[in-house]
Amino acid sequence: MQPRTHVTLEDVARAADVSLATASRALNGMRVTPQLRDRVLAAAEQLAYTPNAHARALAGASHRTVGVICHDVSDPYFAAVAGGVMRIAGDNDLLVMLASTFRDPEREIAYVSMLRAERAPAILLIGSGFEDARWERALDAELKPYLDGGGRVAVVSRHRSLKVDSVLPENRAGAAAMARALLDLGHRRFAVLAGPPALTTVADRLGGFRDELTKAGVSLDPADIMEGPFTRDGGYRAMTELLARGLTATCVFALTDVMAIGACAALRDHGLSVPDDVSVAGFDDIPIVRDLTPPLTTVALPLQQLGEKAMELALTENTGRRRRILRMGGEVVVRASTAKLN
Amino acid sequence: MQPRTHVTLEDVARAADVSLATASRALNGMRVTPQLRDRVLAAAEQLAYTPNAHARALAGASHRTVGVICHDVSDPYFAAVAGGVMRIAGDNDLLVMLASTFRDPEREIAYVSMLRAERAPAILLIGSGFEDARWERALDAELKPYLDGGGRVAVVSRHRSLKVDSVLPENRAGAAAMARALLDLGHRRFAVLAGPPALTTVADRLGGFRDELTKAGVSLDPADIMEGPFTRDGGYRAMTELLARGLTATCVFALTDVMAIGACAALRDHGLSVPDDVSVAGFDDIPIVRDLTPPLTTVALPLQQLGEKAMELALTENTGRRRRILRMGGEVVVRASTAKLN
DNA sequence: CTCGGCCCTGAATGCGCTTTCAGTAAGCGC
DNA sequence: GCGCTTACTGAAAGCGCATTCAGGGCCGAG
Repeated sequence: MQPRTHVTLEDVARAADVSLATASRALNGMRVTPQLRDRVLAAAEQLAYTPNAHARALAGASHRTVGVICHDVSDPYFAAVAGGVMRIAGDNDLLVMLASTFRDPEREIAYVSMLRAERAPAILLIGSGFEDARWERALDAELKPYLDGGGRVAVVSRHRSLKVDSVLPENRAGAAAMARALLDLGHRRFAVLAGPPALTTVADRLGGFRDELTKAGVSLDPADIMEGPFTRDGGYRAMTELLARGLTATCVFALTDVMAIGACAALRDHGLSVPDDVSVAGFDDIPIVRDLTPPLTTVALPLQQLGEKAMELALTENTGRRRRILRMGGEVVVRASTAKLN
Repeated sequence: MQPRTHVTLEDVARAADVSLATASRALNGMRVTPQLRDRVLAAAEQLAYTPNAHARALAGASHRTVGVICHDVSDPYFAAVAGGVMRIAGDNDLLVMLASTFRDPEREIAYVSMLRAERAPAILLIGSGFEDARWERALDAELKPYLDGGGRVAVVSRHRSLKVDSVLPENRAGAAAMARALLDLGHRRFAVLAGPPALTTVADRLGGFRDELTKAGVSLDPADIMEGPFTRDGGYRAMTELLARGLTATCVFALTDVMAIGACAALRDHGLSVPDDVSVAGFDDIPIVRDLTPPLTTVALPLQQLGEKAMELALTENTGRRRRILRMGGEVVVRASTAKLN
């Protein structure tokens, strides 16, 4: 009952009356006389022995705890991706150290450093990066020695200058497809709820959307593009602002579903109906949007798979000389939040 | 560039031309001649040195990685609670090892064991327990030596026979309050979407609801109680089954919001309107239900706070001799998914 | 019956770090 | 200028485990 005193392998060995080495071997399933093995196992069981993972890692056994860094676990997007990560981790008997940065670059770098200290065999970075390129460089500086030391890094939905394996959503193609779908519905006047333009996710989605519009001879007035944080409230406020300015668009494209949800709420609070008055479309296809009224038209991303694939990338050796890049998703799912323009 | 080779403290010491002990002290902010300290710090910086957390933990320095076990991070309920946990963890420079059990008892116990092996100073268990009491005992057996070894355990929404600090939602009182609210609306015939009755969460919510109904002279027909997993699809299927049997209730109480969402979808697919044809109420107040159409009437739980408080409990010494128990939430929030019965 | 060979066991080493413990140089008063 | 305290520094021990290296028992073969 004395605090911080743990049963050690030596205790087990003594209880089983064998040497430390034998006890270690018995517990690790190496060849040992069955009778001795049983004695050791019984002693371990009886003493409620748990090997010290630190000692084990220090002594050279590989460490089974990987690191995952995301912006915010409570965001449905990250929660879904994290779900996939967890599934693969669980299947491989891995523990996951999950860190939420809350979009604080400093914190993200600190977490990488901690994960490096933990000698995590792999680190996953989930989500778009920082608005400031200096932070990206600082992150690179932290990642570099980790990679050089044999660490594995994989990212989801995030461009990196370093050679790391990536799982990337089809942001540009998906947004373009959405543009076509909305044009097909007859819309010609659009508003976009965007995020910080420095994020590649924003640049790609916005770019893909705008370019496709341009191809069709439709232009996107900069005044119809509202920036805001990638949150429900960010969407709500951006939409409200757009409304205050006098909305001329017949269709609003939010760069993330979460923003779209906020936008719908703002429209509703403004007495407008979706899709009768305004069509709304999102991006990501987080699980809940199916159950909204009306269900949200969006660009589908296989969120759970994004996490699964990233974990798999991080777990398998990259034998090639180039970074592996998986592009996924991007199909438009038309639901009831968008209507034909009559 | 040789794999798995890390810069060690010894390398730093050599580079700074000081002893290992001095290097350690300089890095840990103990009193060292400024000049030496600078040399050490510079060398560390230059070599991109990261202390080995394992060696450090082994050598006695306290370890700053706590464990959190939940059923599924991608469930909005857990995601929200985890968000609170992460916030407090971040504020305390703690790394969180998050494990998803996917409701597999064996896996949960394995995770506790791994966390024990990691010598995590604290373990948080989030979510209702197992249906089978034998698993609960097995978990106790795993937890016991951890507690004896000085480990701290806190649970959220989960009764335990062991003396551990707890954050408990006001399940019984909340459900009772919901019953009153629904009775006040004029409803007399109810259906309940429940989960496995062995879970205390289910027993408390169902019990509180039923008892309050009984007080008002209203009885709950067992045939109107449908069990199902605590998931969206569980709610959908349970509701569908109820509908297939011929629904007589005017109001459906789902024991979790996630189930309520499924129920609403089933009703809609069945051509029924909420709340015009059937009122629906939930429990938990996960963030999204505010944005549903109609917004869901539910029993509010301060989900993020649940996580925050649990983390705080786990981080502070329990000086008293009794386990600390925090009861939170339980207020009914009436929204548009429930209507007055005319 | 004896010797070589094999397999299993136990003693000892080292992983990287923190932390005594002892030692040395500097600083002070007389 | 001498002896003593004070303040750092450096050597070394040890955290708990995996693992290497010898040593010893047992077997079969000669």
